[in-house]
Amino acid sequence: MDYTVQKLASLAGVSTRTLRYYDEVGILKPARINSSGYRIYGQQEVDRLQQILFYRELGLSLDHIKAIVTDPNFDGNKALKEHRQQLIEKRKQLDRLIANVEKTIAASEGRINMSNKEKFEGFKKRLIEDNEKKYGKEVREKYGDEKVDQSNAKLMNMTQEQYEEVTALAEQVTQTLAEAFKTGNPAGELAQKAADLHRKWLTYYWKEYSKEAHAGLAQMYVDDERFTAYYDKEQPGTAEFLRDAILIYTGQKQ
Amino acid sequence: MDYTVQKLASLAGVSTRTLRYYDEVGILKPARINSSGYRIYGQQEVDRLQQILFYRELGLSLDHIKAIVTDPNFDGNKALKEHRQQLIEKRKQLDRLIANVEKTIAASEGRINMSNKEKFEGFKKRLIEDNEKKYGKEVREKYGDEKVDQSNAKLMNMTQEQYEEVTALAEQVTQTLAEAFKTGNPAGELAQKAADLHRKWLTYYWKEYSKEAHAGLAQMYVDDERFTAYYDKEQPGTAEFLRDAILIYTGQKQ
DNA sequence: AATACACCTTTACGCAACGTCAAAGTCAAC
DNA sequence: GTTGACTTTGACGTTGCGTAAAGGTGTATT
Repeated sequence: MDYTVQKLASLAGVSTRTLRYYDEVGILKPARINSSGYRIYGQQEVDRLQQILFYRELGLSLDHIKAIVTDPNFDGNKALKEHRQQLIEKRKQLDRLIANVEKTIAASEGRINMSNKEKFEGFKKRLIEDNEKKYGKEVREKYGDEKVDQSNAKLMNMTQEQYEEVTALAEQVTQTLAEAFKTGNPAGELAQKAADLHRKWLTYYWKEYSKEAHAGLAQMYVDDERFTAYYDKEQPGTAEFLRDAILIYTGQKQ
Repeated sequence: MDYTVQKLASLAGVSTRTLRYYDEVGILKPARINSSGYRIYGQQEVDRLQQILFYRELGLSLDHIKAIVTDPNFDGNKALKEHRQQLIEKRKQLDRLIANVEKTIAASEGRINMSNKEKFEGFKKRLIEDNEKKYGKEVREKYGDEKVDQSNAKLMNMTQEQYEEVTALAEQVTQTLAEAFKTGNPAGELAQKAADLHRKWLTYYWKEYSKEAHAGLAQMYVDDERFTAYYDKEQPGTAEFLRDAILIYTGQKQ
């Protein structure tokens, strides 16, 4: 049985390039070359190619395979055992690599959290700065530096969870206040609920709560146009309504 | 801080060739090139190299690393997760490879066993051939073709273990017989033990045992000079002694 | 006999990430 | 001015082929 490159290639399921390469590196030379320079393979070469491909599937290098198939005295079994050892080493290396990658991913996700945290820290800082810029001077004047610093410090010490809570609380205050405003009664249930929420909200910023300070802040919402503008932006009169509600809540007013 | 290639290389623990290569592929370009054409790296480049080497240790390709370190919007975490998946695939592949190699080694060692088996088969065949050549005709004449064929067939069906047993048994027969011969008494304990061992040995070859056939074989040991020569090779008279012992054992003689 | 088409040949670049010369220029010190 | 350490670019080698390109061969059909 004579085979040309392509015949042998399709028989063995490899490319003709592979056969030419195997010829080039001397691992499988054709039985003979015909008058036109064509490579002609015989049965022996078929068998040998099978052997080569078998070892190739096991991941041995062509150099090793060459040694095995060309030298009949070569201990193929020993070579296989060495190869196995190498593969096992490789797997160990791979395991270490995977472990490192996993660690990095974990750390990276930690880093993402951290970057979120940093973002959060940034938010808080900006919040304080804004507050300071907007109301700082007046508030400081009215309630003293210590109280304001305490408030800021308390804010800075909030966890992200607390920060989310206080943000949600602020939202609740706004909504409850808007509904209460519709009733027109600052002594009513809704208005008092809004006042209570406002107190709760306040405790996130103030180290200690007092009815007097709460009432004072309420009055400031009306006195300071910036506060007024903030609370009145949906419904004019809301700031005044909130002050009344708080004054009632704190017992300053009937 | 300015670094030339070698300074940066030794700082980072890579070769200068690596730095030049990184420049060539655009993954790490020097901060500037001085008037002599020397690459000059700055702090930024040091940091970036650290990053590159970090990802390199995790086994990412330079292409991937390039994408990660050059594009700040690139999702490095996603790349790492994909990389991890690839590594896991690779490990699976390796596992399969190792399993195949192990199987091959096992089969190869099985092949050694098989070649032992083949050798063993060869031994048995030769044993039968020898027997046939040496004693076949007479035995066949005396006991009939069927019995001999049965004996041979039985021998061929022996496992290697059985073969070893029968060989050991033959050795015991010879030794016990030699000791019994010294007593000079074919009716004695040792001689009868030898006769019994001989029977046991015989059952490995004969499909069925009969005292008559046993006695007949014993007589043949004396009649046929080839048998006689075999048993008498250590001590002349042993074949005759064995016959007497067997005849007593089988009850043909007192 | 011309043509088409499948097949064959050699030559050679490309791949990944550098290692390893080689030839030639630069810098600092003696 | 010379040495020695350093730099540059250029180019080949590594593994196992894939993928052209350019050109010759075999065979069947027209």
